[in-house]
Amino acid sequence: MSSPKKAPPRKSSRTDSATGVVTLDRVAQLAGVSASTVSRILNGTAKVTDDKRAAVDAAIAELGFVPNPMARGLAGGRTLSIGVVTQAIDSPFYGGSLRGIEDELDRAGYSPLFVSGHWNAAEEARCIAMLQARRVDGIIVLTGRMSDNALRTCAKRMPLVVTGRTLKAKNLVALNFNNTEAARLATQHLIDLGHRRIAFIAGDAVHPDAMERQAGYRAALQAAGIAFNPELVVPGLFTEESGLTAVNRLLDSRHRFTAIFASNDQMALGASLALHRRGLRVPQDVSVVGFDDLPVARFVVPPLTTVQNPAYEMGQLAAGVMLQMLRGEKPQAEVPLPNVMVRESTGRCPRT
Amino acid sequence: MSSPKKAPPRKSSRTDSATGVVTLDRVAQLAGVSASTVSRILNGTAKVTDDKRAAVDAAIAELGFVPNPMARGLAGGRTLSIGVVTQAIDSPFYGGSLRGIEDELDRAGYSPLFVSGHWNAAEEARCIAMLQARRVDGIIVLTGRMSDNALRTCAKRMPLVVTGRTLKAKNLVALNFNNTEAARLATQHLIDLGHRRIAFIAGDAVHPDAMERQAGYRAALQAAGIAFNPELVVPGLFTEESGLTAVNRLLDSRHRFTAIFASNDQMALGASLALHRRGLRVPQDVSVVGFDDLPVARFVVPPLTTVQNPAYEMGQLAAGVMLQMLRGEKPQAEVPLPNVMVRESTGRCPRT
DNA sequence: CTGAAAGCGCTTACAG
DNA sequence: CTGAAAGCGCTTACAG
Repeated sequence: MSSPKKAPPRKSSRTDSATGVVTLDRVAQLAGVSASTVSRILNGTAKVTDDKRAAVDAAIAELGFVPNPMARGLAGGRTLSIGVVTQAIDSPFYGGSLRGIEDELDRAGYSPLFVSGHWNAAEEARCIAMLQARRVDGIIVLTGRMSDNALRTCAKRMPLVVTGRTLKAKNLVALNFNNTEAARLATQHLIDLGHRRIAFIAGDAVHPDAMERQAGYRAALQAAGIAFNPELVVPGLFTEESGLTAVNRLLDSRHRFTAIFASNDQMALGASLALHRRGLRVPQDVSVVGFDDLPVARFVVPPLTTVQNPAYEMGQLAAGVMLQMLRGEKPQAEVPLPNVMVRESTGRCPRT
Repeated sequence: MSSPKKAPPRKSSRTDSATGVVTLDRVAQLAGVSASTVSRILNGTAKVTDDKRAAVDAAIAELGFVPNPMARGLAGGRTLSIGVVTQAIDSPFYGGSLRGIEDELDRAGYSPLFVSGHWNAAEEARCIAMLQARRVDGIIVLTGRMSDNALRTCAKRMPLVVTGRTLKAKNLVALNFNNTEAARLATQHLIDLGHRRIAFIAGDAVHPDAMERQAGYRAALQAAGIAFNPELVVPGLFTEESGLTAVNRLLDSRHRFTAIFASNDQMALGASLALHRRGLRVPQDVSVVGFDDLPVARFVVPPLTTVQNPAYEMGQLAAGVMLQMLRGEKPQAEVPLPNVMVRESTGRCPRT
């Protein structure tokens, strides 16, 4: 017995069959089949006779076996997880989309991995690298600031769904809500109420959405034969604070207006507060319309007229399309149409 | 050569050194060291001579190597990820906590894994099972409805931090904001303004928070010698809608009151809207104070007086404590004190 | 239909 | 200080 022997297998403390961790091997032992068979049943990869299946199901139930996703991912190349690049995990607007994604993935047995890009292309790129390292099966990018090309490159490695863009590439589907049309409708609503001096609070210009919304505003004016007045357009940053500042500037400029269209609800709230502070009533003195239809819009005083941005549905749609791609199906999606929610912050133009 | 030979190693298509995936082995090869050494450098597990370290660093940079977290988790037992059980991924209140957790974990190289329990003990339990299957290094539970015992059991398997509870156990730290004191302060603010008929909109009774806030309300009344009037207490569900309904009931009951303390901001918004609908002005006719200080509270009309619930800080704190536990340090945390944010929804009691 | 075996990309005792 | 080897818990060709 002097011949060199292999070292005995390391006694793992974590997987000692005496301790808690239930592995697939233990299930196989208890059921009296091979690990391969258990794996096949778990994944529905091959036909298995009914009696073996029954034995395995019983063993799984008895042991309370839950497959280890990490081992699965490492071995099988699929992790059943989808990376989601959001901009801020606590954004009131994207919140709805996150829930839509979560709900849709959940019913297919996938889990979302949420990361925040903070509106910064470099950070988004880091997020994506991290998600790829975690071997997610696909990535959903909610708008963000990466270049279209960076996105295309990313799509070469795994399926990609991106919102807030128009963009075509293999392995990549872009879902874009029609911001221009939505903004046109919102403006048209004001025009229908007799308003002609309609101020516009723009969004942060680095976002394509912001430009699209401004285009919709101008399109509505033009169709109604109202001259575009650049003095009535003030910049904003999509925050409440910036909406407030914008209205103060507008008021200080002394250009007359009877209505305001803010590029998003948060700025519309700031705008309403600024009007209130200056003693102007909404909608008697000035009508206000927002964009997004945040959950809170229905409950502010007065309830905000706004155009619905179907965040939840877009999230669901993005996840659904991702699932289709993963199944090898040809992805197809119908983006919801814009819809103006008329509430109490808009009224007929005063002296018209 | 007729002796049985081992089958040749399977030619993996994914890891073929010609394809994209950069593994630790490739780094080791390029640097001319063993995989163990690369691993040690990555993890700082042992001393390595400077020249080897330099070679490895260079190889990592050249190849753009990113370690595979799944392999790491499987082999090493640590995943550098922390499960976070939130109730709704899009909750306006928990949003701040999620960001706090994210920020705090990020600087330590950990990633959060967010899952939603939807205020349902069974779903929370499923979330936790899933997180354990993913081998997270620890779990943070934001309030939720699991029993203290279920939580204690969970803490036996891995470090646990839970908010919104008072609870002691090994391997588990509970972080509780002083809801009672906060509610007392909010009510006291109203009393200081001369109000004596103060209505209270309760929160969902299944939440301990809700009961604590009610206790604080009563404590303030008692200290001021104001008799508690159960007619002025109406139930709510922590939603805007329920706040609205509550005020309608209050108004219909014809019991007089000059101020309302709502158990959270969302209900305070609904309450304000109900008052507005009935032609009552805030704060001239009725003062309103909320609880939470949601981001939007500063921007509604009129800006809402409320008591700050430091969601972001609590998130940071929870993550910080988790990190301490993971490092084997004795966890210690200082929960922020309540703070009333006086804004414009409260004013002196009318005819007092 | 089913099992044995190799491999996924790492970490970590073990033995210099 | 460093390498060879075994192992983490699965999946999947391969060979019946």
